[in-house]
Amino acid sequence: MPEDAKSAHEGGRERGRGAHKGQQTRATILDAALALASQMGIEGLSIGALAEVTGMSKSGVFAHFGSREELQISVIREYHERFEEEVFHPAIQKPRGLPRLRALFDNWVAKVATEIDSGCIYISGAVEFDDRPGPVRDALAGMVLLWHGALGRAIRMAVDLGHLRPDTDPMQMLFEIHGLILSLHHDARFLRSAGAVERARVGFERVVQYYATGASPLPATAVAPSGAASVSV
Amino acid sequence: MPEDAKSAHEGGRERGRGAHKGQQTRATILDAALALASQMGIEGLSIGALAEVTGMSKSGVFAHFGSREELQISVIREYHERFEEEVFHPAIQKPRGLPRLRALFDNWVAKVATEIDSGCIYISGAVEFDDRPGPVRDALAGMVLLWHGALGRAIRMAVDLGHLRPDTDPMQMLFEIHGLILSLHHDARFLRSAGAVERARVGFERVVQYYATGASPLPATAVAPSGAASVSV
DNA sequence: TGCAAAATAGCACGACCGTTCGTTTTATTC
DNA sequence: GAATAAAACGAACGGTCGTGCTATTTTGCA
Repeated sequence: MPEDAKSAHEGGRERGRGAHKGQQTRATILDAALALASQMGIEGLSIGALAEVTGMSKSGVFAHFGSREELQISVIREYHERFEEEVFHPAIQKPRGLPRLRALFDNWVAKVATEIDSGCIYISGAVEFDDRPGPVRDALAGMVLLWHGALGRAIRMAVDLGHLRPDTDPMQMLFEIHGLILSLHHDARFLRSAGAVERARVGFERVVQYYATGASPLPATAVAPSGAASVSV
Repeated sequence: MPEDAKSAHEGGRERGRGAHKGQQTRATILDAALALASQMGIEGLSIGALAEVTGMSKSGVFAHFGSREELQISVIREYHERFEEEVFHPAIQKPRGLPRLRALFDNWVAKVATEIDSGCIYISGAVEFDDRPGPVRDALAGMVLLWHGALGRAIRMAVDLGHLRPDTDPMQMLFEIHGLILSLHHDARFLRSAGAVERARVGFERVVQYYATGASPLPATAVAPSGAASVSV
């Protein structure tokens, strides 16, 4: 996390504390690249289209990255940073356990819901590169695994704190939660069906309720600390 | 059966009827196209690559479909037929209710598991075309909706037969089950993590158990007819 | 203000793409 | 067999792509 100051940059000007305005236009390009990749996929990134959008020449854009592959990896890294900023960081300062896990999920849903018209690079990238080995896939998988690790830790904390049943399998719960997000992305973005966000939330509450109070082997002993009672269908 | 010339590919379907051998090579091309699309995505289909694989000229391949788009749609239709044959038909002759729903899911999982090295066109296509309107997207969405409809009907039957709680929201349950499949596809194919198939199965049992015995608002009244007891974590 | 260095433009190359068209080979029918 | 229709080929076109080059402009600093 060396993390030189990358701010939101909305307006495109005034950013990048260092000298050399190259960093500035690089950020502008990256911004456009993220938008383009969200719509057309990482593999759909084209330097020509990027040049047209940013109003520069192809070679001008090209020079900032040295290769298309490096551009793709840069886009992935940039997305990762924004993902951390929008989803992870706000949630990590909630109390450990279920509240934090819930915040992580809520922010995640919110991000995917926001991206209905732009697309989540983690999800589309996973499909694009599931059969395409190489540096891009490795970078993408690395970011996803990082995120999975964070979620796994949050779940494990909730177990340790007694918010979830002690026999909870964190990876299994993660598998199911991730499925809800993927289903949300599929229904909202591909099928354009309404109410997918609510379905994801309902599904999460159902999962949490199960792993908290435990429906099957044990009678309900542990108690959910926050209001996880009503499912509200 | 004429069939002397080729039979290069293992399953040489004689779907084209004896007449006019064009249908026969068309089927051969389509077979290769399905394999290619499974690996590279529907958008990654290229007539040139297809010509090389089948050992014909580009224009020869092209003539069978008239356009790349028509080729893509043909591939989707072919995949749909195989999906029906492998997943839907074997399951539909199981007894209505939970057994049939379970068979649908099991066959679905089996197909996706088989496709770990080739990829599910429904899933990859959904991501590729979620932002690309047109005939290809429409064809794809049509097939997916057909499949969703079949699953929804199976769930509703299970509710009507008392295998699932009467207040079950079929679309919500479908949303969750679909999420398990998507998570399976993601973990097995992109992350190459082992045990994803088992996680999907465990997740399904958990979902069924929930909607059968019901954990939340009502006390458990309905009884699951088949053994859905142990979750085995 | 001047100058080196960084940033960007312009141009061309080779590869691949889908598509068209005229020709040639192969299959079917009389 | 010949006559006819279907199928496959081969070359070419216009297009976009990523990527090397070499100029030219712009920027930051002494």
